Amino acid sequence: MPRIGLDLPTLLTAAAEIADREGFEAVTLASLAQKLQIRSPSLYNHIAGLPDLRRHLALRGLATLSAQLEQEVAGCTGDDSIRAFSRTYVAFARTHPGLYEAIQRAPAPDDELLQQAGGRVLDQVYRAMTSYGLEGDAAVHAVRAIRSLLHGFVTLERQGGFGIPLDLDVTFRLMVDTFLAGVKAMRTGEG
Amino acid sequence: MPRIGLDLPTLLTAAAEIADREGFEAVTLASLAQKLQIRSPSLYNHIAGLPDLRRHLALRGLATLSAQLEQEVAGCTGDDSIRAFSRTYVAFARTHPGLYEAIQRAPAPDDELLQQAGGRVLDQVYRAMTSYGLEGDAAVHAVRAIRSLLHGFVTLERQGGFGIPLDLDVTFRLMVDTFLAGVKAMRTGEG
DNA sequence: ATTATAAAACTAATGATATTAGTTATCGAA
DNA sequence: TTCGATAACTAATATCATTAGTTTTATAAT
Repeated sequence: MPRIGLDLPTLLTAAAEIADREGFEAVTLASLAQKLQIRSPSLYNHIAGLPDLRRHLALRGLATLSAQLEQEVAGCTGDDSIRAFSRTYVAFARTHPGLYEAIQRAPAPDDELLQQAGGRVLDQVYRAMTSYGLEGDAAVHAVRAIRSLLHGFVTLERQGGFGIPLDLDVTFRLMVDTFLAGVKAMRTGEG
Repeated sequence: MPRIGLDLPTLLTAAAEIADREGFEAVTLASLAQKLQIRSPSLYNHIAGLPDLRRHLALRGLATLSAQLEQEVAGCTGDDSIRAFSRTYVAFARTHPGLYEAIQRAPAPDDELLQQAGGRVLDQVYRAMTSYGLEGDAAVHAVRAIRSLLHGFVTLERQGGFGIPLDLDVTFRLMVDTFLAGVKAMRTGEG
């Protein structure tokens, strides 16, 4: 019975690798145990079960994402802050599709830590939006819109929803610019 | 061994009910069999297995959605056709969350029927976009953008991703209008 | 009306999964 | 050196999906 010296971070790294390579659904206690060369009940020494494992993956995903946002968006202002946020967000989802899905599948209510981690990402969007000149309800609506746009794009792209062979990066840039142009138009229209 | 007289449409209606009430994942052969008062192996007389059942749900979802779009968008022109499309799309996703998820989860490539059914929905967006005055690559980009926007909104809304208590219908209308304003701005900017 | 066939339901059995209970051995600290 | 926490284990159970093989019921053909 050789003790393998497994700890939670190592376990999560392995799980994240499965998720990003084979998809979120491929992360099972069986597949993870096999990858780690242990029997699946042994996993319960580190996690409480499959739901708990998925929660940990979501937390790791949110931490990674907000760290990258922090790094890339800092220092940008105006349009650039929205563009930088969008670029980083999509890049994360493309690089870590499994972790990205883990974030989406995590049931946030009731979960203090998960709420906080999600909040840190949201704060980044709000900051970008404020630096862009939007406040109050307008900012809330705008944040919802950009989140919808980015999440929808990322999801459709990954599931192959965009069949036509026309460069997706072009679509993406155009899409964000259209959003920015729309916000400007709406703002001058109201002011 | 009383023959229950089950047929595929009835089976699918029951499955769709489970999906829309308890979520896509709650549709298992076990839960469906229980609802239909038969043993789960008996389901194989009507479907080829769980993947096939899910595929049928996706087909039913796409048929329902495109029928509703057909009805609601017909006759609209310009901004209104985009607005009507968006409204109908979101209404469908809200009324049939399970079917909506079935559509998203269906792996389309290789599947002739599924491709066609999806194509019918896509055609509606293109028609709306053309009636809006966009053609060629611009139309493709615009279709991708509106799809991203709507799918993202619908998904985030259903998973409770919009925490703040600010009317989501307002966000939705504003979001679509912002998109329209953006497209106009980009168009005049280029022309 | 009788019979033959197709198929709709069944039981039984298999393999994968998560999970729990209980066991053993190992590491680290007293 | 010993003791206790714990990381790994085995064994067992419950829930799935799925396959094989059986029975019975409609329905169509004679």
